[in-house]
Amino acid sequence: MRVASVVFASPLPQLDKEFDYFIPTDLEASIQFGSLVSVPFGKSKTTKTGYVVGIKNESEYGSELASVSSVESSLQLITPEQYELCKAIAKRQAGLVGELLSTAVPKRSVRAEKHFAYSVSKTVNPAQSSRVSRSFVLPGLLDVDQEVHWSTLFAKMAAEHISKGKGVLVVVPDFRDMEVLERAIHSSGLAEKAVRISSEDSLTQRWFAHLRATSGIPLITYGTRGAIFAPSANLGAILVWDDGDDSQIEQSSPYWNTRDVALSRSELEHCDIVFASHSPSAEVARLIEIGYLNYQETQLQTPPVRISETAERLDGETFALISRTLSENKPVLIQVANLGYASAIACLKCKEIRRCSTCQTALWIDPTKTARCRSCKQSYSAQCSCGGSSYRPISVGSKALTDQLSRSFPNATVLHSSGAERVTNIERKGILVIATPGAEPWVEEGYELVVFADSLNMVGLPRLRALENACSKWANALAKCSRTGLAIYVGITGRLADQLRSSKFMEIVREDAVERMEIGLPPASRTLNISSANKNDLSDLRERLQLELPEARLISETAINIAYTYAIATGSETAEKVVRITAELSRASKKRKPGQRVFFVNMDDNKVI
DNA sequence: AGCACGCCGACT
DNA sequence: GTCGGCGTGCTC
Repeated sequence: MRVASVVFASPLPQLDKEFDYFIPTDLEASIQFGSLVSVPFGKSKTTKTGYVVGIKNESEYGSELASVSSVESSLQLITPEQYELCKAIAKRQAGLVGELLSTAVPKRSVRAEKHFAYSVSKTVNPAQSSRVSRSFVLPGLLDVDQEVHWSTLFAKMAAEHISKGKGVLVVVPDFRDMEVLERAIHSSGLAEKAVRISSEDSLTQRWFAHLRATSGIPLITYGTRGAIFAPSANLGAILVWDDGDDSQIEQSSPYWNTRDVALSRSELEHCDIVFASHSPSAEVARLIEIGYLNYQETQLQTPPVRISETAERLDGETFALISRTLSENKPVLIQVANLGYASAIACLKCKEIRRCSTCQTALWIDPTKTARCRSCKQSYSAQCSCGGSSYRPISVGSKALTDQLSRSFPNATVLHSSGAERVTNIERKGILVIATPGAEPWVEEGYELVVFADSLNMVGLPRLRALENACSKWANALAKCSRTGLAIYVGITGRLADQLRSSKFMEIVREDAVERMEIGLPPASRTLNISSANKNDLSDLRERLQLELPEARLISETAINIAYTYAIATGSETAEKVVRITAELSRASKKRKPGQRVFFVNMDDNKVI
């Protein structure tokens, strides 16, 4: 009898391996790689479902095998390429294949499957061309320049691969970029060849899209970060828009990010890879620096820039410019770093910064004017523990500025836009938009005036990536400027001001990255962050890591976490050691509830420093 | 999920 | 020396 290797989409470490089962002869015809099967498991009376990831003549397992109970779906629900990718990423991120399977294969909808009309074509992939191109493209900065717009470039590249019978994978940060990309795909006449993988679609839609993507026909598979794991027949290229955006990082274990998965996948499937953004991430800057990525600049038309060196948020001249532009019935955009009314508050009576009583995180005033903890979301009354009932805002947020400017410009339409509002576009007239980074609405022909009200605060943050992140946020908002528009940075001086005058984001980020690399910080290295609720477990871990990972550099330590940097080249050995050590210590740990993790391992934490 | 195994304390 | 309670590990 033939043997099937089965994997389970489970986050339990004990189940993170392949289990072999006999295939009853009557089921053999309905089982292929990627089929979903039910199998007996342990002493349980109910069966477990898992994917077939191998069919062989015999098993290496020492004792007697059980048999597959039934076939749930004989379609190829996961491709061999997807499985190899999951294994590679799990290994590198010190995580489990089981955790990634649910990203690679969405939740099943039996109804959608019944109506699935595509015949599965088992096309034999043509011989791989040995020439693979890897590049970073800095597209036209202004969105109004359709010819050099990133979505136009992506649609062109996709069309080229499709015409050669190759599949294309496109990943963008969020729904706004999805809309833009979709428009470009549709106007290039590629809609029939495209399939969307989005967590915002219904279960049925997602499952149908997944089945279409596994059907063996080369397609343009596009979506948000999870789409990097999507099936794609005869993959010719992976296109990633804005790899440095925060939403390109998965926030749950094993904490992968689109860029690194895309790089692994392009190596595994020998396909082209293209990164594009208005301002590069430090990691992309490094890959260009070491010659891995080829840098392609499209001709740039940059808007005129004015630098206001005052520390004031809106100086007199900026204020006058806003007023004039609005009176000319043209749109104005103000980018503000923080959401809500205040990013922190100090009690007027005791002068202390108010903090959450459980986690000690500074409280902020959210868009509903409620004092709230940023990390555990709990709301607090206006009253401080000292009895004081009034506070002073530390940094004024987007809502406060919106209220303030509504009073200053009583005749203008003042609009607030943040991640919550989902304003994607506005009419072209005298509207004043106050937006948080990434939530700037699109307007035809672009804004006549773009003001970066918090420039100084953004670069002044005590974070490794402050400058890189600021550049990305500015560049993306600058893209919404009109051809005749003006951009104003408030509070910037010196060399950075000179570079910003000509929108030299590539140069700014490259210099910043090189400087960091010289002292061994990311992007020359990656950050390993391990957290644990138990102090003793964490100190045991610290000891073991000091012994067995002497090359890793301790960079931060608190009661609940410990962080190191490690050289990128040592990544796989580091991950292997971390897996072994945390597994041993988890087993030895006294205080632990069943099924609960002792350690949370993030092999690439870009927030900790 | 549910069973076997083994370590340890209580009792004969 | 034996019984049994329960925490731990394994399941192809």
